[in-house]
This record gives sequence, structure tokens and C-alpha cells, in this order.
Amino acid sequence: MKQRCARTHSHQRQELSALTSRLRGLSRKVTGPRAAILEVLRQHPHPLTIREILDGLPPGQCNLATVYRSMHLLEQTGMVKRFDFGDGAARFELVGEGEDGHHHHLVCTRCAQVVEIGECFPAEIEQRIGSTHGFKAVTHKLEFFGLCPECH
Amino acid sequence: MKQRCARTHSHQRQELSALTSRLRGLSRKVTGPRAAILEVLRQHPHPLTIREILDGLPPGQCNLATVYRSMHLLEQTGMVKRFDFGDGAARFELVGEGEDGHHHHLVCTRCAQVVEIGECFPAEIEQRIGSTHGFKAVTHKLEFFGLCPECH
DNA sequence: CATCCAATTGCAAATGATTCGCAATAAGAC
DNA sequence: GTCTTATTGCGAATCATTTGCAATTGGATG
Repeated sequence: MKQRCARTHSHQRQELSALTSRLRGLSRKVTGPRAAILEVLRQHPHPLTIREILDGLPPGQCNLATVYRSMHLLEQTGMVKRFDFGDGAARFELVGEGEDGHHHHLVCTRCAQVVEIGECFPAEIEQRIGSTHGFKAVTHKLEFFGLCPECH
Repeated sequence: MKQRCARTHSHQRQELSALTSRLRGLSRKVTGPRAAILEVLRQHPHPLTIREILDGLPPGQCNLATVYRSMHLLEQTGMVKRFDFGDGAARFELVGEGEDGHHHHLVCTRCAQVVEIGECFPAEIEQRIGSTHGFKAVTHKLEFFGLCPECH
């Protein structure tokens, strides 16, 4: 069984060269924009919005549409994971090689500070939920919200 | 302590008159559009998108912008609960009187069929997560995704 | 029941995130 | 180097949602 809920995401920063090799290994071209985007993600081990990624790029390095397209690509290849904090903007985080990136966050509803969470929904309960309703390949999205120390 | 994770949402359909009284009790006007929207929600005890609500309304009964505004109002007053299945469209469900509407869903990623889920993230773990990081008023959003019996 | 005022609505235009078409460009294979 | 095809930039399109504003209408009041 897939051990998904343990600490499967190491935050040891990956080398940029390792990232680009991964891309190349997936027979995708390592272009200027893509390398630059990977570098931004590497520098910010936090969920980043498309806008934040674009703003983190050297000016003129890459077009907004290209960021969107790159994030799709990276998501499909499993190199980044998409998160949704419910504010209408997708966020992305690098995924370590060989990992699935499944984890959760605790988000401050006032200042948007984000903390990464180790806990996960109990796998056995998820399993039961799926089989109870005849669903297969069940996963979940889970995010926590609250007021951070500075905001209360 | 708030008992949030038991089956706090009864799906016994509420009377329309009870709903409109609730609105009136909150000193909000019971207008044609609002009554019609409540009726649609009553008839469909499932998470509905704005578009689905509008389409469920008698034609010409209510403007799109009004549906948006009404859902905001109903959400603020606690009469409906907003859910996010990650597809970019908010969904709404009526909340029973005196309940908080907190619950989760199991959504088919192919046909979008939705099953309501009784289980919830263990409150004691959520509590621990909050206090570990000094967060207050911690809640969570949790939805399950998988392939329903018809789709696999 | 008529009156009045603030809350509410409709409409159209604005916004914000995301996607798409298409011609120009640039990786990487040979 | 050349060539082929993936990729990019740009602008326009799309989709969900919000907003400004003038017209309308609940419902409190007399």
C-alpha cells in the first residue's frame, strides 16, 4: 500500500540542474522560461501563485501565459503540486523526485501566512469512505484555516 | 466544546416558510428572487453552482448578479454553506436551522456525482495542529475525490 | 391602506484568473 | 549547421465573480 501520509515531502532544496534533468528525462525541452520558473520555485519552498511566480522571475524573462502553460506541464509531469486555498488563485509547490507531494497547509485567514502540516487524513478512514460508496482511487484535498499568532 | 463532526446536518427538507422567516428574523427582506432561490436550494439538497441555481429558477425570475449577491447574504447569515470542489465554481447548500453545516463530500472526478460524507477530520488532531503553531479558531476544508461505481 | 426610505434589483460594464489561436522562435536530434 | 517540432509571446477570448448606478420594492410607519 502506498504510504502517503507520512512525511513524504522533503524540503531539502533540489539542485536546479537536477530539476532540468528531470524535465529533459521526460522529453520536454528545457527552455529559458522553464528553467527560470523552476529556479523561482526552488527559491521559495512555499505555495506560490502564478502572479507570485511571474513577479519572482527576472523581468521580461517570461510571459504570463507561458507561466500558466509551464505550470500545467510541471503539474502533469508530477514535478509540481497544485494547491487551492479557496481564494480563487491556484498555488504551486515543487515536488521532490520520486515523491507525490501530498501534504496540507495551515493558512492564516487574515495575513495569509502558510505553515506546512505533517498530519494527514487517516488513510484507513479514507479507504472505508471509498469502499462504502463503491468509489475507487480515492484521494482528498485538505487545508486548515485559522488565525496565526500575529493576527489574534 | 463544539460538537462539529457528528452528523450535524439533517437533510430533512425545511419548509420554505421556515426559511423566509429565518431571513426576516435576520432583518433581511424576503424578496421574490430570494424566496425563489431558497426554493431551488430546498428542492435540490446538493451542492449547487450559481449557474445551476439560476437555471433552476423560473425564467426571468432573477438576475445572475442577484444570485451572486443573494448567496453572499445567505452565506453571511449562515443559511447556506459554500463548498469548493476545486473546479473554479463555488457550490452552495442549505444549512439546517441552528446547525453549522460543516461536512464533506466525495466527488467523482469523471462524472461529478456527489456523495455526502459523514466522517470528518479528527477534532483532537486539528486542535493539536492549531496549538502546535499557535493558531486560533482553526477549521478545515476537506473534500474527497475518486471514481464512482459507474465511472470505473 | 397610503406613504416613505432604505434595502434590493437589473443591467451593463469592470475585474481577475485562466485559456487559446496563431505566427514567430528556439531546443535538441541528426 | 540544419531541420522539425515543441514552445513562446502577444492579444483576444472565456469564465466566474464583482461593482456602479439608476430604478424598484419590501415592510415599517402613520
